Amino acid sequence: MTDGSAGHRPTERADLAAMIGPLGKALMNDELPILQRHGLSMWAYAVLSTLDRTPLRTQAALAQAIGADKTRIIATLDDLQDRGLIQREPDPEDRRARLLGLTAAGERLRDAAKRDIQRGEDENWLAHLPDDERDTFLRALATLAARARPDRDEP
Amino acid sequence: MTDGSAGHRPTERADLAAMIGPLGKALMNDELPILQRHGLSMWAYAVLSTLDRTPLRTQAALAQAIGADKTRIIATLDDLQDRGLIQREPDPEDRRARLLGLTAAGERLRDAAKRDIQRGEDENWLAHLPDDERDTFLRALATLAARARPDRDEP
DNA sequence: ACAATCAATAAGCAGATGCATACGGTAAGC
DNA sequence: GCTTACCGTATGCATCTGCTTATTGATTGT
Repeated sequence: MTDGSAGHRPTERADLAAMIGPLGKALMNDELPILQRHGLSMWAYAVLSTLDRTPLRTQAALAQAIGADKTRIIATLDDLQDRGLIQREPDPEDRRARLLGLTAAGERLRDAAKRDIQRGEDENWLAHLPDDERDTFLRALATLAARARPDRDEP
Repeated sequence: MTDGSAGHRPTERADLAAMIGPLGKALMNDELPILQRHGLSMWAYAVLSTLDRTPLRTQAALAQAIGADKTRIIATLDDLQDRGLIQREPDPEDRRARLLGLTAAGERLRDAAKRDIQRGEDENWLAHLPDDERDTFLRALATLAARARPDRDEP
């Protein structure tokens, strides 16, 4: 009686973290060369994605939204601004803060990068799910991801 | 007309990586205190989980299975061996390699940790999915995770 | 006006990670 | 026997991450 039939049944499923962790790493590895082709770092792409069309009022809010340290995204923002991809000007109503938003060029680049990334994800990953699982998987994943956003405290 | 109704529709869904990455991080953060309570690091737990009951013949194979550098798991293996949680002896048929396996104590500790971890995952994450999405999500996730395992080259 | 507060920025530190090199012990081919 | 290749191990390096402290300019409350 080693195990596996009638024991204490230690494992019905693998740990979520044990599945999602490596999966995330693999997705990042797929994504990296695509982003490089567009001249973007992972953080830069996270900034462009978050700054979608809704401008943020402070850099600290942006940093928190992408789960980064606020002192670490400054160089990324400098670069994006120098390249004309983001707007970043002092808020006239509170000149301590910097209003952040995408420029038209930033939006174009973001859309192009996102299109390439999602095409890769579709082909390399989602295409290997049965048709009747794909939508449910994406819906459930979106639910859990919303719960994981660093800007809320688990209700 | 800001966005969202009739534009070029740049985003039907969020990037998989953008959802799975932060979700993995959140899961790790939940897991860390549980592992600490059992006296295990993340790598140590990965070792115990992988060494389940199927012994491996080389440390390099173990390192690859958990996606770690083979030179970096040595300290972890030393510690686990000192604590009597794993078996690690030279293969009599090829004394370069070390046969790796769990001891009974290692198996007990692994089961206890896994039980606590999965209970936390059930309560904090899976319980917030609709009943009819949960199983499908887990099945699809397992499919993708199997595809992400570092020991295979995408077929 | 003055003190306390806040945002952005700069700088530093401990730890982890990926990557590369080097060395001793072991095995296998010739 | 000798060369070559492989495993475990030790070590170093460049980078990234989370975290902390300090400075400067701007705002707010009293």
